Amino acid sequence: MSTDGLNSSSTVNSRYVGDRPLLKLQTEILLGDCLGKLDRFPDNTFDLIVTSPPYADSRSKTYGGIKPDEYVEWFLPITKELLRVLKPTGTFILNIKEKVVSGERHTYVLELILEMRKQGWLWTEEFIWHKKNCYPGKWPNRFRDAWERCLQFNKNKKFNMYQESVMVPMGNWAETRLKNLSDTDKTRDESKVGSGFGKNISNWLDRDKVYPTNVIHSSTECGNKKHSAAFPKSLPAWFIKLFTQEGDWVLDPFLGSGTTCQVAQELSRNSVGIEISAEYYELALSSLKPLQYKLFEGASEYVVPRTAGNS
Amino acid sequence: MSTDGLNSSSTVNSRYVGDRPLLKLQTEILLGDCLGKLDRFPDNTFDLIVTSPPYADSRSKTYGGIKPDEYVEWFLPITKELLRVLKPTGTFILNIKEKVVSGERHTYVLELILEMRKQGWLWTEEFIWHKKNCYPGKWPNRFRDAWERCLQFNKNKKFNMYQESVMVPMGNWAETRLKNLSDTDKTRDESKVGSGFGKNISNWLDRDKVYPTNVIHSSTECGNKKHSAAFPKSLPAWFIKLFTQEGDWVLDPFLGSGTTCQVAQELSRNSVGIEISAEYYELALSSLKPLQYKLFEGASEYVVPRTAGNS
DNA sequence: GTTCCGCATGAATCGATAG
DNA sequence: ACTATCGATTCATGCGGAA
Repeated sequence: MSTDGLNSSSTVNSRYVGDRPLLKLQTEILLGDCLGKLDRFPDNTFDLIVTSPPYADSRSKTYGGIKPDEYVEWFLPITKELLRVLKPTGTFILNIKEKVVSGERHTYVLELILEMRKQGWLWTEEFIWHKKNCYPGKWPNRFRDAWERCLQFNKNKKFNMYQESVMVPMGNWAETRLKNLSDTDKTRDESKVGSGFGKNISNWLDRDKVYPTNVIHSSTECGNKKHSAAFPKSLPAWFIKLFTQEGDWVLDPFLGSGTTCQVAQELSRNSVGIEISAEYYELALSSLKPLQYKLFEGASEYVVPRTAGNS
Repeated sequence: MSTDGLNSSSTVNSRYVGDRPLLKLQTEILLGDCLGKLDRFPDNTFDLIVTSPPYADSRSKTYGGIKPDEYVEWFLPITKELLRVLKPTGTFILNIKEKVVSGERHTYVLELILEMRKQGWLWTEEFIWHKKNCYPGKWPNRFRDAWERCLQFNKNKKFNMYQESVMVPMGNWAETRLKNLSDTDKTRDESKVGSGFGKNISNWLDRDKVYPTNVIHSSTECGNKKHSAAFPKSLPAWFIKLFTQEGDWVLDPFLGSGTTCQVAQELSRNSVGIEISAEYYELALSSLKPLQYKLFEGASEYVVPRTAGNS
């Protein structure tokens, strides 16, 4: 994969079954503008693009605070590049939400969908990310905003989807679902059934498979670190498992603190993350697991020290 | 189909406190096309319009199967009339969801929002109705659809909203408070489903309620859910309580089986429902409580018999 | 080593105040 | 008038320290 060396890092993880090498994985984090970094990638490179771009008027320090009225114009050149580098069987997941501007929901997301279809994207589906711990507050004309859109776009009607990977609750998956049962559910069950919420929980546990819907429950990870991730790991994890297999290539053009690449690495997917903010770039680097590091074209000193001390 | 006088019914419910009349409520169900029936209502009549219009290509018998590509064009004249009859402080709740057409989500809802704003509507908010009991099924490239949009439109930035009426128990309320109650207390509460919770728990409720978010669960309002996925009573009930007070006027221009009027009646709101299908019209009539019936322009025999046997 | 309580912290939004 | 900044509001979550 082409790199200019200076502002890129790569992690190669060689896995073995017995003593047979199974996968050679790569995690690449690039510092810079995603348009500038994307043009060196060939067409049809990635199996999944999953990203949470800066919302309008937020992250103003690092992204210059795109105004709502200019958001579509700003984003369309990027989606055009993403369309190019996505494989025909690949999927693009866009996590986004419209701002309230003078009492109204702004329409830039609606317009973006319409414009992206003109570029050739297919708007396959809209998942709802239900955020249980949304921002507090009270206003006379509005409730708290507890959901965001996860828009699914594709190049073709036929695309890769591995439903079994999220249907079969393995490991902490059942645990995650359990944990995300709403409290209103628990209270309702308690008051109506009278035997606590045991019945509801046992329904989840007894089932071998959990059939998901297009509503995803996940909490934003609360800030223990200096830079807390707005993107909880479970969200990209769900889409990565759903739309890729091990060894596939994942791209996040707005990497932020590195969540997508971190999850991709944990799930044995190759990944590329692009981040324009040096501060977030460093943070993303430090979140990678120190497995085995290899450099592409010199400049080792830029890469190796950053990965120490995190596991 | 729409004939004046013949196909309309009205219910007047006089409520008393002691022997003092408190509210004089009216439930009016009209058979006919909603455009034709709406033009006799004066401007600024209704406090709330809540409806679930026929989705594109569904209910083809009654609405001639509106094609997705023609949906916006079909709906815009109606929204223009709704804008006229809505009070300046009123709210329009539109429950709608886009169909999948050749593998893609159709864009008629997005286009509808943009066009309605050109008519003068403000797109204040988009509530998500999370349907936990959504249709079963499995497709190779799609999960079950478990949510619908409830779009909130207004005429002005200032509108009536009664947030306290839909407050919900606090998140950790079950763990911290209810835990210490005995099982007999809980089961005793179960029998008093009609008014929500039992007395002893309602004491706690008064102190520990919080405002809901813009994600509505079909379980928000516990009640008899005999009607399946179509339009559960809890959904219009939630919006009627949120945006109207007793004695206010509610309109559903696509009444269907009569849920909105039925709920409005139960919540002591005046209501008008319009339904073009004779079959659904009869169903809606029969769902009204047999309180006291009055006719507008004769033709009593069309109305009275239908309401017997339901309570 | 559990369980429990206190506390800081958010992809927010409104309304008022200031330039 | 129109934009920019600030204070007030509010609650689910996870952490650390305490019982």
